[in-house]
Amino acid sequence: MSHPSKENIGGVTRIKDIAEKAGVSTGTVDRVIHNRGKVSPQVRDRVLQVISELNYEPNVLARALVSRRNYRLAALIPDPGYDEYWEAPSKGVDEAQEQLRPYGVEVRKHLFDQNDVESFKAAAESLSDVGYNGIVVAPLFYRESLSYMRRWSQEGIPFNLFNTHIPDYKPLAYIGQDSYQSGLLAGKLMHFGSKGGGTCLIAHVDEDVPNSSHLIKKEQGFMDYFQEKGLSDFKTISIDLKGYGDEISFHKQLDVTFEKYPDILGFFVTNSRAYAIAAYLQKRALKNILLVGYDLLQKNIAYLNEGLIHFLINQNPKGQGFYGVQMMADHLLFNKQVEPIRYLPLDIITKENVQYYI
Amino acid sequence: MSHPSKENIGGVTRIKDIAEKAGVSTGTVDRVIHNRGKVSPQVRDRVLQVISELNYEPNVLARALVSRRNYRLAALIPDPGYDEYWEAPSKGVDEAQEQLRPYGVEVRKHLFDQNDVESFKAAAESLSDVGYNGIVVAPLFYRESLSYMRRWSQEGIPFNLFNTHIPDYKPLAYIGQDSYQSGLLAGKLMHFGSKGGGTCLIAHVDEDVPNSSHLIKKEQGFMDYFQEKGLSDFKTISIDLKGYGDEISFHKQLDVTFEKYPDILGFFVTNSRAYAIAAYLQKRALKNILLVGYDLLQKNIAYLNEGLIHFLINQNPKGQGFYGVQMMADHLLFNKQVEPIRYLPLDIITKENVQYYI
DNA sequence: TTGTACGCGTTATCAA
DNA sequence: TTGATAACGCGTACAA
Repeated sequence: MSHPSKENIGGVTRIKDIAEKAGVSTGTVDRVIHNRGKVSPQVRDRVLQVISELNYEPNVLARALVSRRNYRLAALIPDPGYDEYWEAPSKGVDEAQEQLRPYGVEVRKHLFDQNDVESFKAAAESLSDVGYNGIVVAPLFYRESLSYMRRWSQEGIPFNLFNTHIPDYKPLAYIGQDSYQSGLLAGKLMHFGSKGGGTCLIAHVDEDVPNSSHLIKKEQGFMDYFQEKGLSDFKTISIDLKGYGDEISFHKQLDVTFEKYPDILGFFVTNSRAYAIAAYLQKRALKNILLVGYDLLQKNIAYLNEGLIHFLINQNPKGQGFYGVQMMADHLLFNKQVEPIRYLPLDIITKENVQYYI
Repeated sequence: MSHPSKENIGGVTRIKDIAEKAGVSTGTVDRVIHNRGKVSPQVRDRVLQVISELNYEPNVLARALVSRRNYRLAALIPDPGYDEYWEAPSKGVDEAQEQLRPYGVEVRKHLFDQNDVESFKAAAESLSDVGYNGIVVAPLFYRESLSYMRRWSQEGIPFNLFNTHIPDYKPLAYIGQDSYQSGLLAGKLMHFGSKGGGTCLIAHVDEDVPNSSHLIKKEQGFMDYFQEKGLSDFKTISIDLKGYGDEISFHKQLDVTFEKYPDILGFFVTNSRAYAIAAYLQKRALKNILLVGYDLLQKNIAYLNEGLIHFLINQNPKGQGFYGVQMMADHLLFNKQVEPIRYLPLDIITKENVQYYI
């Protein structure tokens, strides 16, 4: 046992300790650790042996400090200016960026208008010049997203998906919600709050349902809840409502719906526009209609507090942005194995606990 | 404008940049930053000026790397061996410790038996010799906790409280649940799931209620929900049940209760023992009794999945441990201002979303 | 009161 | 195939 120069204080083993014990220099140890070759097999084995003996863990701080490498990440997400919903994911991205800055991570946001395919294409196109090391994207437009995902795959740029899952070209990870399960949950809440049977309306407000797989999954989950429980006195009907911006015509559609189904028990709104239905119920002074929707938009929260919306299902949108970036960093910087699918909790929000989620 | 030696690459300002611009040495800048004195006022002002101009942010990594300081934290929490509930906070502490280890943080757990005041005192006593830099404690025993908190205050050791709030000797922060609000929430769930009025039982299972302020707050919140809404056909009755371990006597108590209140609508169990009531309901084949409780214990989850427990309110116990440690580190290491009260979300758990919380 | 120089653990370069 | 050494940004002991 020789104790030359500096002692290993604190019990954490360093490269230096390994080098010493293996009778080589730190350079050699480094080459072994990073498989850079140029090490004789015997020495290599000896070093590996010592490494596992001392169960060495590299010091992330020192590593990040010395590697002047910069990682440029792109966040391809809808512009919060067009839809309040996207403020939260955007904030999540910012927070992750903040936390990872000391590690040389820089995230640039490329925003698009979620109602304009062309703006998505333009934003996606603009990524190519920069040479990003990783991409985090909310692939709202299925077909267009596909083609860019193929391109990124070919270029070898890893990308994370969130909000909408498109598994075709394997993303590094999907972060988001289990749409089907959230439908089931909505069914449960509706059932739990009902005094008896009736018609449950699944309302798609201003959506292109056939092209939105997640809406279909939500619907399916909701229907299956009642089916699996054999609740035959509950009917589930899917309706499309268009143009919620024009109150008069929108309310007219709902009037017609109420005439058609006199025993309406409640609405399950499959996107964040529950407030549009709530406004109608308020105007027509309809009581005892259950209303379950998604997302903590200010308007939704207002109606939640007034008691017109009973439950909102929350998908932790901020977390989606945050983990989208963080998991990319885990992959690029820290060589961590990332889970291919990370479902975020389906939070049940009501008037009495909403304050803790905003 | 002179550009000697190294250029500032990447746009992040370093101490060296400040020194250069202010025409002093890095040592002086360092003394200014850390208020070590021994700097002439003029120079000090000039340096501060430059710092704010360049809005300098210290590099946490380099700082942690160079400061060989070790921070010893103590976690004074109940032994998970006696109560499964405490596994989660314990894990949270471990995770925070793991994350902060590169920064020289070491957390030592001092466990006590939550049913034995003496073991708490012994554990708390054992902290004193070590000389901890910070303490994270779940102060289950009010009076005894008070005396230790006073001692720590006098010794100048910062401490964080979680699970139970005792504001008398100002803790650095309280992390946990808003008991009153969780009672309100339980009331809402019970009301929402009821088909009509009846008696709601607030069940304290094996608890010393008078000495547990958080139980009283839960009860109060639950009662206030019905009171504030003017729901006069709902009666709320508080009952104490003892000895859930002895099934026969425990079930007998419940038999008596059901005789006394024939119109029982449901139970609100104020601690994590909802499973004890669920077992009774199952044995007696009682249907349509609502059951709302706390905490994701395995037994609770099992009954949740069987449909006997309808909702569990979750206080993110892992988060309590995690943030308890993290906020202490924010205070000690990173000089961050920590919020004095951090309420964790009141998660509503049901069969359909429980999978995302475990 | 101020400046210089070394070290923290890791990586990368260069000479041997 | 190896080893010595200079960085990375910051803190600090010590010299001036």
